[in-house]
Amino acid sequence: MKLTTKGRYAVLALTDLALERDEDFVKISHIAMRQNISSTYLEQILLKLKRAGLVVGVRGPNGGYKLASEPEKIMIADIINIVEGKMEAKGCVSKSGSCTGVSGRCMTHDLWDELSRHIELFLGQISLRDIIKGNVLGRSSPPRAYDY
Amino acid sequence: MKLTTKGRYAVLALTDLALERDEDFVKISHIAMRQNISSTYLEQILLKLKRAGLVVGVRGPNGGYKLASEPEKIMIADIINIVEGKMEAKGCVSKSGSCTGVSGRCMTHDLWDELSRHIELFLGQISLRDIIKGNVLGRSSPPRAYDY
DNA sequence: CTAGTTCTTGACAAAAATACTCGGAAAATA
DNA sequence: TATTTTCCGAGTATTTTTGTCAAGAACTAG
Repeated sequence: MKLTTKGRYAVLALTDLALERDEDFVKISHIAMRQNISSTYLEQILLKLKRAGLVVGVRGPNGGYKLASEPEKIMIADIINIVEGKMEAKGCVSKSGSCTGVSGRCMTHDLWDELSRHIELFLGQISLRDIIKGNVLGRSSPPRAYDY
Repeated sequence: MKLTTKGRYAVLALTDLALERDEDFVKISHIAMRQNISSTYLEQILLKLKRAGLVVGVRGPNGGYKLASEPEKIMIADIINIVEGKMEAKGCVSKSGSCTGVSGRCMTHDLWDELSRHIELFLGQISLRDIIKGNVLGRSSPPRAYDY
C-alpha cells in the first residue's frame, strides 16, 4: 500500500473538520495553520476529497470546507484510496499469467495481494469518529494461522 | 510502511533460495535471471541480508548464496525490515509530545502507530515456507471492533 | 600458483515519485 | 465593484528509488 504525506495530510485535515463540526465552514488556511501543513498543498488534497464527495466546499467569504457526512461514516481506507491512487496489489503486474519470474513462477504474488487486503480491511474498519474519540489503539489482531 | 521493489526483490530472492535449498550455493546471476531482476542491483540487496545474518555468502567458483536457516524460521517482516529501513510509525515524528499540529493535537498519531503494528504483525507471521507452500491466501482477519 | 569466478564495497547517475508552488479564474458576499 | 475564498491546471524543486560501474578481495579448481 502507498502511504505518503498526502494521505496523512488528508486524514489529518478531515480529522480537523470532524472536530470543528459545529462551525459552518472551515477555511483551508485555518486547517493548514492548525495542522502545520502548506495551505496550497492542502488545496489539492481537499479538492480531490471534494470531487469524491467526502467533503463539501463553498467559495467566497465565510466559505470553506465541511464534512459531507457523519464522522462515523467516513472510513480511513476511503480517504487514503481517494488521495493516493487506488492501492494496487503491487509486486506483480496486475496482468494475470506470468509475473516477474519466468514460467509463471511468481510465488510472492499472493503475499502482496493478501497484504493489500489486510491493510484495506484494517483501515476500512476505522472511522474519523474512532480517531477523534481515541478508539484506535489495540485493535490489531494477529492473522489467522495456517492449519497444517 | 515502506514497500518498494527492494523489499519485493528481497522476498523474491529468498523465496528462490528456499526453493533451491538442496543445491549448495546459488549464484546471484542465476537468481537474477530466474526472477528477472538486475543482478547488480540484487547484489546490494543480498549483501544487506547477509550482513543481517539471513543468508550466507561464499566467494569463488561454485560460490553463491544460501539461506542461513530453515525457511520456516525466516519471516517476511524480518526481510523487509532489513532491506527497507525499519518501518517507522510515520505521520508523527517519533518524539513524544507535540507532533505536526500545535498544542499536542495530533489525533492521528495512534492511527499510524497501530497501522504499523498491524502490518508488522501480519508479515511477522508469514514465513518463507508459507510462501513456497502457498499458505498465504485468506489469512487476513478483520481488526477487532471497538466495544462502545 | 594461476586463472577464473564470485562476492564486496562505495561512488555515482538516470528516472520516477513526491511535495510542493504559482497564476489566474470562478463564485459568493457585502 | 471589491474582497474573500475555493477551484483548477500547469510547472518546479527535492527526494527517493532504481539502478550502473569500476576496482578490489576472497576463494577454488586445476
